[in-house]
Amino acid sequence: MAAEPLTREQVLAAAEEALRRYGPTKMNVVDVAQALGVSHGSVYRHFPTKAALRAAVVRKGLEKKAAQLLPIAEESGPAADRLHRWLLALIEFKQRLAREDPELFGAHAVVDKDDAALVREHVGVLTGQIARILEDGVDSGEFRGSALEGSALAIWHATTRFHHPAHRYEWTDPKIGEDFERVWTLILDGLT
Amino acid sequence: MAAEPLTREQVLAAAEEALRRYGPTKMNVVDVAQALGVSHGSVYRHFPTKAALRAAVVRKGLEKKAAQLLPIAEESGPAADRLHRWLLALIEFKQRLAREDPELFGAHAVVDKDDAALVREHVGVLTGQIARILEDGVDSGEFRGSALEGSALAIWHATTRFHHPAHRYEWTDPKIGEDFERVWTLILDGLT
DNA sequence: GGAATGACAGATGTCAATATTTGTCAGCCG
DNA sequence: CGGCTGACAAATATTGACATCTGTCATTCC
Repeated sequence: MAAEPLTREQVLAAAEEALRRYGPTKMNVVDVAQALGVSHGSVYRHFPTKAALRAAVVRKGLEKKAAQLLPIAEESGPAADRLHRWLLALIEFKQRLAREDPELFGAHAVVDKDDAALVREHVGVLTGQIARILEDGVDSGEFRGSALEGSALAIWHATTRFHHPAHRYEWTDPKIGEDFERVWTLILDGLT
Repeated sequence: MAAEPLTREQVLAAAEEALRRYGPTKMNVVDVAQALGVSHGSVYRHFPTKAALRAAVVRKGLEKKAAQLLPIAEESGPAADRLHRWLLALIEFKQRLAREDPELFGAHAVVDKDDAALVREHVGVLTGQIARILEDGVDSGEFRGSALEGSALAIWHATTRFHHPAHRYEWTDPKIGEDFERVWTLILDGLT
């Protein structure tokens, strides 16, 4: 054919679509290939396994999320307010995905379970952003200056209930926002 | 028969044993009845459904846990230290159960999912104990005195990762203790 | 008459046969 | 050649016939 060769990006996009439509269990690589007008063998030219393909889609989503959050981490202005908004944005992102693309979110949950390296990396990126805000806060005298890296991780874990997929069923509880604000208050008191 | 009639307590004990042995999915009421030398119809004299029986066993376990923790909440002495020990005891209890009686712990997880009322009640009892420690801390001037009830809940939620069944697979991570201590530091800083 | 039984219908679970899907690779095609 | 195909074996999922379990209740027992 004179047509361009299949690219990794195309496969990724088709896989994302399939994942969104059918979810992590029903999505299969023959369908993905079909959507691209290609045999499934070709998909394996770009990704070694189905799990790798799924993980790549999820990784893309995580990177997108980190990119959305980064501006807040890099803003100037009161660190406390930024951290608050950053956490809210994080939670909003996850909870929106869970609500609007439950199948795709299911894929996130699956990868979360069996690709520890990817989640470690992602947690590293996000706690890095938290740490950045904390540093600013310490520099400006807003926060006390103890254990920056450790605090970032502590904040991450203390808010687990609000962003970890395992708790998605609790997110429909109308009190969830209130609960978060309580934890936020606790965290803020710990920082200032 | 001249023998004593079957008691609720006996059924509960047999059910606990069955649950421990076979887990929440394989345990069945015919076996429970058989262990008691009784027909399964008799079990239904004491519990309306299998789910209710399972929930009753779990409730008993939760009450036992709350009872074990209560002394720490009621001690006198430095509140910060007591709260720390209380949380460690809570976590230790859950993690030990998960390790040593995984089937029974599985029953806890199941009930957690579909008996919201029971977990609400249990969370209420435990946050009550936290609140008690907090009050002591405020009275002694150890803690600042803002929003006692709310703080108790906030502490509960901030430590979710360390006591919620959904996270049991993370408990084998050797860093889990370190992670908890980081969150504890954050909480403590927020209180003092 | 209060407690227990056991036969029963409907729900739920099991398991083995069957079908789909994954991942490989020798060969085709432009 | 580089990129793609499609036939294939092995792994995984689905189905449906069958077995077990749940929950009820008319009846029996002491």
